[in-house]
Amino acid sequence: MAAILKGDTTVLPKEKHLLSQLTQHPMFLDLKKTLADDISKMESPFTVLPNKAKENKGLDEGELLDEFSNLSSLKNSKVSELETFYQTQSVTIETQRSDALSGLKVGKTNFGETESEVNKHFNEQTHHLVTRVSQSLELLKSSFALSGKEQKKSRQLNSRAIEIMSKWYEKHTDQPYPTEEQKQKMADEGGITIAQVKAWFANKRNRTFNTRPKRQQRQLEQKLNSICKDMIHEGHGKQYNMLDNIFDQISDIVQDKTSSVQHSIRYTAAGTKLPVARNLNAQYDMTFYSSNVNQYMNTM
DNA sequence: TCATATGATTCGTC
DNA sequence: GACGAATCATATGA
Repeated sequence: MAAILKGDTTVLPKEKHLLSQLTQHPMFLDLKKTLADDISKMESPFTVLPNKAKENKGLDEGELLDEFSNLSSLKNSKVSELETFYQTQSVTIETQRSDALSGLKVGKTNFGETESEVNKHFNEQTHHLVTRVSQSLELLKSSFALSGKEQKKSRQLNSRAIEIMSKWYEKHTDQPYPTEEQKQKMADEGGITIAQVKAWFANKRNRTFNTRPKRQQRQLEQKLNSICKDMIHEGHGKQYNMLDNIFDQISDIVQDKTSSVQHSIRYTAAGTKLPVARNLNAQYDMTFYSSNVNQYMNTM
């Protein structure tokens, strides 16, 4: 057919009779033009291959190209490498096919004596390549699925993002709560998601004991310690026993802060609601504690 | 192998 | 919905 389209006269003898009959047909010129137009519109050289090999398993050429197209948004280097490999090998096969078909005209080719034999050989090559590449692609895709699950946890954020967020945090330790716009800006500049920024700051505040409840706790502890020490120093004799009791409890809390036991302690602004410690050993009579400590605080 | 650091997730509270 | 606390899962270094 290629010879017919090109007007090539060097066709094999056994095809000459058929060709002669075809060229005499009144519709031949129209048919020739239609075929030439269709072929020129083909996007891929693979789609014009006769006897295209296609088995039940694996992708065909078009499906494989679609897969590459679908995965291109991932910008994964392995996929890119595989796609480049596929394209290079495809071009090599088609170049060899073209050379072999040209060689047929002068009677020298290692891939068959006829055009169909040559095409059959290179179709098999192409099919083999497509099978190999599609299998590799499937393996890559399954590794993505696996890494996607694993990525749920604990992958180090990039150093630029860490640097940006750390600098911001250091500048704002007194109020380490970025606005939505600031979070988005840090996410954009650091190349991470806003959710990662939020999680990073939540972790940072929590692990540096700089959340609102923990800051409040710290401030209250300092204040109470200061009050009690001052009052003991000043010798409020009649309240000494009570102060001694309170001071012991405050010391327990302050010392326990350094232990591995983490308390969930919440205060109101006025300090009326006192610690609800999760450590059973650190539970006190907070009603007593609260009412008396507040009396001292009010004297400040 | 264990301790520690860290990103992510879950759950409860406001 | 944001935040805090707790917890999980993984990486890393001693």
